[in-house]
Amino acid sequence: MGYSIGQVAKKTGLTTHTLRYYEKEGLLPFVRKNSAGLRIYSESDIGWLDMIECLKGVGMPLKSIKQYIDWYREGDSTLQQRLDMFKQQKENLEKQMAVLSKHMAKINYKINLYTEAVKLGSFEQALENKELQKEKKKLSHFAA
Amino acid sequence: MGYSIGQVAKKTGLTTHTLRYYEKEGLLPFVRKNSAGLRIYSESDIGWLDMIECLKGVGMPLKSIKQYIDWYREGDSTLQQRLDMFKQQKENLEKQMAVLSKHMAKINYKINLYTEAVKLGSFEQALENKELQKEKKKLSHFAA
DNA sequence: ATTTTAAATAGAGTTAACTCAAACACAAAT
DNA sequence: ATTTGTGTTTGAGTTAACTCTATTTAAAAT
Repeated sequence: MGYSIGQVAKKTGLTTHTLRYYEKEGLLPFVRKNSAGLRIYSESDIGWLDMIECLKGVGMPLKSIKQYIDWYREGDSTLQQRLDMFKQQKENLEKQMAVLSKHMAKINYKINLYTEAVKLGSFEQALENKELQKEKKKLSHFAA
Repeated sequence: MGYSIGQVAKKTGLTTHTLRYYEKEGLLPFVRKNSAGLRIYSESDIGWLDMIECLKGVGMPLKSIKQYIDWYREGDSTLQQRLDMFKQQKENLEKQMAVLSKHMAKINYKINLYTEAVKLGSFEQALENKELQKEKKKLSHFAA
């Protein structure tokens, strides 16, 4: 019952260093230690790590993640703050996804352009392709 | 004809410091200077900045972006490398977007959970909601 | 019984990407 | 004529998030 730090490292893809670092930064305040002082991670600790990965993945700095964990520890008096935080992150995430879609369009254009360029052996000649010119126009400004 | 560094800073949201830093790092090798030594940015330089933002946005480090710019400067002998790079970035981007979708599902669950918790004034009671429990099960493991 | 392996702590070092400071230049505005 | 604003360079400083080192400890394998 419970995982060693090495097992958690394998499970999560983090290093043992990083796991101890997160703990030092206050992101894992629930991890227990056995009589020998070894960390024993519970399923719930794994759950917290999953949440941390999620929040990190949407761009939250570790400090803000710690803030959330501190709110959680404070109990029901911080429910509204936590809800607001998640709503904010949802907004951020939506913006991020919209930005990535735009990036995808640009990259798709570049792939088409370079595919043509490789075929013709010339970047300049690929730029003369009418279809590609049309496609490029849909991407606002954007040279190079 | 041409923008000052301050104008470009406003246009792009970068600082003048960052613009000079990018140049120092080799990301903007085409920027000209006038007789007084002042940088004059062309439309094409703005285009490069737009591309840099795109590549940065999909997670490429500045060093790799410089690599791409160096390939561009080498001319048609590097067309294949550049095509491969964009294909790679497209793959990365697709993975990233899939990851963000998962994060979005988790955050949506949290918003529902905390909305209920705020309504009831209790996190523990919100956890007892059957609908939320069903929703949570769809998110693989994931506690906290 | 000894060697290996996995863990612990404290604290130093690294990397990427800025960010700022100091000292100087020059053109436009008062 | 001088102040203001915007630019220049070099080089140092900052921040976040690790990442590593040294030393020590305890359990597991031979």
